[in-house]
Amino acid sequence: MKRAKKKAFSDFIAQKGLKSTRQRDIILDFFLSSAQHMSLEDLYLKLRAKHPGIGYATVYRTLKLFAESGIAREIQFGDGQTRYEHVTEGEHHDHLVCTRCGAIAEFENETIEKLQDEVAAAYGFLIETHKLELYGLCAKCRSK
Amino acid sequence: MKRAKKKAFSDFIAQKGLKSTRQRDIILDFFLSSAQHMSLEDLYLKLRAKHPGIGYATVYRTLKLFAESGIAREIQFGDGQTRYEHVTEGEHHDHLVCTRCGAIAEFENETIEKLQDEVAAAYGFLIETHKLELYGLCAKCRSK
DNA sequence: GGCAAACTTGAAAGTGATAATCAATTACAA
DNA sequence: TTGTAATTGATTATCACTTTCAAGTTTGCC
Repeated sequence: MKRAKKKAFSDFIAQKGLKSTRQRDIILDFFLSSAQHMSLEDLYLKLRAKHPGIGYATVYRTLKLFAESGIAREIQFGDGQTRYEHVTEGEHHDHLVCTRCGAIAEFENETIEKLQDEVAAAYGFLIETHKLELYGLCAKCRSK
Repeated sequence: MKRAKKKAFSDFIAQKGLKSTRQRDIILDFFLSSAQHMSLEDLYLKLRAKHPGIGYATVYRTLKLFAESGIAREIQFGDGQTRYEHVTEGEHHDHLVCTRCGAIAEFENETIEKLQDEVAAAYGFLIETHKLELYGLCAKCRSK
């Protein structure tokens, strides 16, 4: 899992004529072992605790590279923060976002995806990506 | 339609203890007869052509009021611009967004909505709103 | 109509997150 | 080792809002 992503990223780096650096290695390691849906700010602050020398701009640029290489995806939940999600090949999921506590759960539903394809077909539309988010109260917040 | 929304907005204004002004009337008229999914920038520039005296901040604040009153809704398609959609009571639709030309089409699908409810129920989640967008190429852009 | 209080307006300044700049540093092929 | 192209980190710029504030309007009340 982690191995595969490290390989995917180093392949990307090589193929683009970019370089392997200490900072990129550190940020990649950190990203791969961190939680889903961390924002740039989150990641930078936590990373800085262990590696004070790494600058904000470097983290920013490196996360963009992760997204470009396909091992991460940028997502927005409308709170003004770009978050980074781990991407596993061939897998797609959507989100349940708690508007009270901010918790994010993931789900997959093949039937919905199929219906989306039908809608697109009806419009002669070719889907590249989609975004489905359900906003509301999670079980914990509801019970309070 | 337009009548109903004007009434809805003036009721909102009255109920909130706000005032009826020339600017709000102009912006409301303009908004109600403009296209769906206009951004603040779009609306301001087009409006300014007819009414040079109206300031950006006023358009901004008034659109926020429209959203608060329920006659408009803010939506984001990931291009960094907040857009304003006309809201018709009891109606909900989702979007097809062309990544080439920016065209936006709307669709409704009750089966998808029902499946969303099922997903939410499985997680003990209470849906307040949802967001479903299909990104890709519209029929026109595909045929080129 | 005249007034005072409260709300609005428009211009300008402020914010917060993202993106670009640049001199100094580092990686890597030859 | 060396030349050169990429990278880094600090700083500055940008972008799209968002707020501030002095001057102008609206509205209820006499």
